[in-house]
Amino acid sequence: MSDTASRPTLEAVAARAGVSRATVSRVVNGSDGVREPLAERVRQAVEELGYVPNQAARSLVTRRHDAVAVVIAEPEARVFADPFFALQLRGISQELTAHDSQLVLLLTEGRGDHTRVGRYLAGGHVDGALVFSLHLDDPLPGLIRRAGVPTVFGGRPGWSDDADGIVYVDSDNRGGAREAVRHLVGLGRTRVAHISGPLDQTSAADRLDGYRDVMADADPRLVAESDFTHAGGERAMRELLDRCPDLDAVFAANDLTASGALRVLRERGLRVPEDVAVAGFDDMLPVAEQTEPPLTTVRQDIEEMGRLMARLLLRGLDRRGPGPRTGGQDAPDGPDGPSGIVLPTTLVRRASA
Amino acid sequence: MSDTASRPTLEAVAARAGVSRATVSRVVNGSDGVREPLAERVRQAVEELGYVPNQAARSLVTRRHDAVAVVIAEPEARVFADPFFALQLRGISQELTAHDSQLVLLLTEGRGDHTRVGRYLAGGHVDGALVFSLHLDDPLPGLIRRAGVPTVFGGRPGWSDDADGIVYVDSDNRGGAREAVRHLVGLGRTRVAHISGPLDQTSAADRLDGYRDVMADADPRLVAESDFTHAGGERAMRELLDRCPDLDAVFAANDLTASGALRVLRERGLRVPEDVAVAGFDDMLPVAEQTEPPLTTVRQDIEEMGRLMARLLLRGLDRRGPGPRTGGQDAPDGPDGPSGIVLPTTLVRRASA
DNA sequence: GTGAAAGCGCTAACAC
DNA sequence: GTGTTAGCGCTTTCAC
Repeated sequence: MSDTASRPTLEAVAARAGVSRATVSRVVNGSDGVREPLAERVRQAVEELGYVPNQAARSLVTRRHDAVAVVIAEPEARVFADPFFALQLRGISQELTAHDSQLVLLLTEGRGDHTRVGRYLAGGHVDGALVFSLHLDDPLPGLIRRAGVPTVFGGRPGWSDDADGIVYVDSDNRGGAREAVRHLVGLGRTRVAHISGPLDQTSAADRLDGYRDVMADADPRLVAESDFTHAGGERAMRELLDRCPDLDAVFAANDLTASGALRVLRERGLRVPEDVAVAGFDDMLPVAEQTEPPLTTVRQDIEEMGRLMARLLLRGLDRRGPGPRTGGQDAPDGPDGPSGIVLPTTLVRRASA
Repeated sequence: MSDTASRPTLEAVAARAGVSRATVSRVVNGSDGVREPLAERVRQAVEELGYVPNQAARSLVTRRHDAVAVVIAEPEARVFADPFFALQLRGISQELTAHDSQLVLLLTEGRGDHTRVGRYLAGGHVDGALVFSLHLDDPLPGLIRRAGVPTVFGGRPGWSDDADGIVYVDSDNRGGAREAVRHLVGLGRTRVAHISGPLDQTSAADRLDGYRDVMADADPRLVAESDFTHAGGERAMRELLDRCPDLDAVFAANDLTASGALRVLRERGLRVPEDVAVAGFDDMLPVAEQTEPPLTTVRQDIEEMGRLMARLLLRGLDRRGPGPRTGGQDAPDGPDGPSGIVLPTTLVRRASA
């Protein structure tokens, strides 16, 4: 109802304030070196005209975008049943906001999408990328490397070759798993089973390793691979009970899986924790606190993981500054081998074990 | 490791192909009118150089951004416990992707963020916006209106004045609620309680209205306001049982709330559905299928809602085309009153009622 | 059909 | 300190 045409430009503000475009630009960008009486006049003109800088024009010259891509490469529906994803986004969003950066969300479903994402990243729309949920055979890392976009990975990437300069943030999956299994063993359990996640993801593989660290020579039939979902947890639990009716504890790779296991145990008339003790991983509150009984689980601070990833990326970006790509390793942290930050986990005891 | 400097420009491609920049631009943008031998040469040069257009430069002249903002204004943690949010994003993402548009996610936490979002939208970074989770007193609609950005709202907005040209997509909350309550009544229940959502959201208010449509002269103590969370559902259920120990059915405003109610009922030794029948709303599978017993609930197709919103917005954008703002109502659907699309709901019967 | 040239709105040297 | 100027990479008239 108000403006008839396009938004005011720097030029307009300059005219109104009776100064040059450069001066307005300086004031708007907070660069000091504009004397007070003038600066105030400019600020006023900006206010009166409702001036907002045109980001496209600015990006064109600065080569900065104040935007970061978040790539979630999860073809399975899993992401959408698990609050995991939302929590990470929240952490990331908080950090980016504090840094005046925008969050561009790239969700991929299936292989075709990868080239789209690759093209987008290569297109120089964003200053950096945060990438999640990689599977071992994922083509994305290659595309990203070629795109030359500074990137921080969520979770330890699964490939080892060509990993120089890769930066990632992960939870101590192995250590956390070890702690959970030790806790079960400490309860006097000897037939501890494990329902793993999809083993082409490092988080799942690492948790399995943690389990094995403690149960070194356990019956291999005590391990069932699953997929981090509730339904998958049910399936795996049935399998395990059929194979090993004498199991007395289960360590599930995440809380959703654990909740599936709980349901099957109840179905079969087994009491938790009396007959079978159960532990999960994540401490996803809406899941872990609401199972019957509430779940003993390994807490990881998902939101903090998100924040940390963003912080790491932004720090790297600030260091290298804008301007043309430097070529070579474009990880924000320099070319000295893969550098990962591993966040600690803590065991949360509830009624299930 | 490959490129030493910045990415190739149109100029570079033109040089390589031995044509002018204009011609390359035409080929790249699929505008016909370039003869075949030439066009092919250009395509080859593009390929060889790995040319990707610079979006900032393009936007500067076209005033299109091929990006849409998704604003989720939910200060409460609720969004992060409920898969709702993820599902909508997925629907939106699919549709935007198909339209070669990017998704810029704007999460707000608390009031301070609103001005940030307003500024961003006003900044002309995006072609349009999809806005969710508005509460009655939300300042965002005003900001958006002033920003003049084409917008589609998710859920019926709560204000009525100045609502011309507003476009929204909603579920048939009232009708769905009515159906659920009728179902409970059809089961022979006479003391049907309702746990509502926060009544400053139209979805909650509409579901309450639907309940009242059927239970016109029910005891007002059979209604408790809650907040769409599991914990809130527990609290409200306790309240209701204390007030009306003789209730024989509960219609909860969403599945999460219903799951809280179920837990309290179990706690109190009441059998579901024998003593108390329970119905929810949403049909959020990870919740509704995993409660004990599984939940009878009203299904709404969240993902489709997201897709529809995106489609509506993009259609509007295509119609009005790029270029400077037209002024006045900037809703994509013309200035003829608020136009809403209301999606149907369906009752899903499971064991709880 | 194709090329030349004029900006889109902004920042960053460089003068003054 | 402040203004002048030259582009950033692209699209788009307008000639040819």
